[in-house]
Amino acid sequence: MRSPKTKNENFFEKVYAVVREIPFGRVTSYGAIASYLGSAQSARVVGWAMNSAPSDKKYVPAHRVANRNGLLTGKNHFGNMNTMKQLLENEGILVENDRIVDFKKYFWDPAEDFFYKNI
DNA sequence: ACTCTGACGAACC
DNA sequence: TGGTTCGCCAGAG
Repeated sequence: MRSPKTKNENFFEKVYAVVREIPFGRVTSYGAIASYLGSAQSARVVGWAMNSAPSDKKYVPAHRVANRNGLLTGKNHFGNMNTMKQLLENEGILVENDRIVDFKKYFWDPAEDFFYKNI
């Protein structure tokens, strides 16, 4: 029995699940998550899912998700403007001018994790 | 019930 | 090179 609604709930749920798997001290992008979930064009929806993340039962480390340029586009959605930056620096990630330094270096791809799990 | 708008990103002028 | 448009889903007015 799958109502049209069930499908959508799963998408949000999947997003949260992926975000929660981001290792400490690593970051990823909205697009990467969307792509991993099979909807490469739904990066925007991932961001929207993050907006509803706090209402999820479990904690979602939304601060580990930035846009594809490593820009902290969602920082305004944290209590304080410095909260997101603070959380990242707390994990050893440098943030300069609202941008993650060496974004590539800290970038974590969900697919990559899948790869290692299956070796 | 319909329209608008987002924490994105890629394709198109 | 840079602004605009579209796709995706859900929530708000």
